[in-house]
Amino acid sequence: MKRSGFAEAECPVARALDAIGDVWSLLIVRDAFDGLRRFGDFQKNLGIAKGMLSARLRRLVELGVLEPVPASDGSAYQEYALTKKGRDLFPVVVSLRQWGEANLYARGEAHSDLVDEAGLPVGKLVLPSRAGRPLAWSETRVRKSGARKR
Amino acid sequence: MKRSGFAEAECPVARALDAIGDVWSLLIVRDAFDGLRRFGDFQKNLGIAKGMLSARLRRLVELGVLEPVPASDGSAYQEYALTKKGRDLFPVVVSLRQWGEANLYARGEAHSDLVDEAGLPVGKLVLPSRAGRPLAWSETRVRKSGARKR
DNA sequence: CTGTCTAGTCCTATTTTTGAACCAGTCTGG
DNA sequence: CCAGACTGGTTCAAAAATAGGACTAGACAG
Repeated sequence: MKRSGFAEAECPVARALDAIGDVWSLLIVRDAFDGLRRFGDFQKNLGIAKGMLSARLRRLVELGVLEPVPASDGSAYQEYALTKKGRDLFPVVVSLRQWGEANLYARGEAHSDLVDEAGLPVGKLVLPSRAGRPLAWSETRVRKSGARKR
Repeated sequence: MKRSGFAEAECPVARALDAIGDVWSLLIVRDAFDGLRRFGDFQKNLGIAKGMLSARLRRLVELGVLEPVPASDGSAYQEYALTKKGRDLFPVVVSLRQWGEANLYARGEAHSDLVDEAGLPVGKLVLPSRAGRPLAWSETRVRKSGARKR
């Protein structure tokens, strides 16, 4: 009866982690944002065991994060493309990136950078209030289970 | 030689995941944002095995995400408080929350909500350009390893 | 003091992940 | 059009991580 997890949790953080909260899944998604689409590319780039990759891709497809599409180069092979749900993970990957940049590198140590089309580094993620004012952690709280909608 | 991971990766996403990219660590951090501070509270709330929790807390303290502090109620026990580095994970937790909310619940299904001090739901995380304009995924790219910053 | 609570450690059984070998279709060069 | 290489997997054994329960030392309350 596989009682692994948090798939039914009321907390969206727990549910999200249950779905994609493992290193390989998130690295696959990161690579997908970088334009990788094929089994072999993911495997080569990540150095992941093929069985793991196979299982993870299957899971991500089941979840609707990736979808299998015919190869863009006309060959008979298949590619994996991000769906809307997958593209929605962009802030997750960016937040990890920004935390890593800010907290895990020695001064001057080399790391890749996220830049805009002009090549300028992007700013930090901002959490706006309904009114558009940036909110700090201490100005927020979690309200338990409101289902008032409908 | 513990070749576990990505601790030396050039990509900040990989490094971040190596540090805190597992379900328990992130749930502990989420609970810490919710105000939990004691071993027993985490253990009760998460249902995590005590050995696991012990190991995870030790790791998070080593990493500088949490720090042990004397109990706030004057007892001889110890508490775990978020450091600056830990509070910096706020966008990571929020991005997971928002993705989960938007993609993992059926219409009308109950879930907790992140609200501001007035009780209003917060907006979505925004990635601004240097100039302050919100950027979509497709308007960004990753530039490999720039260390030019002295 | 005694019993209970907190915050762990330690051990075993189970599950997950790794890594290597294997295999069936696809493509490519000659 | 055939041989060999490449792609995208599957399978299996061994190694590593995790779960869960028993146990314990110090704190605290009565």
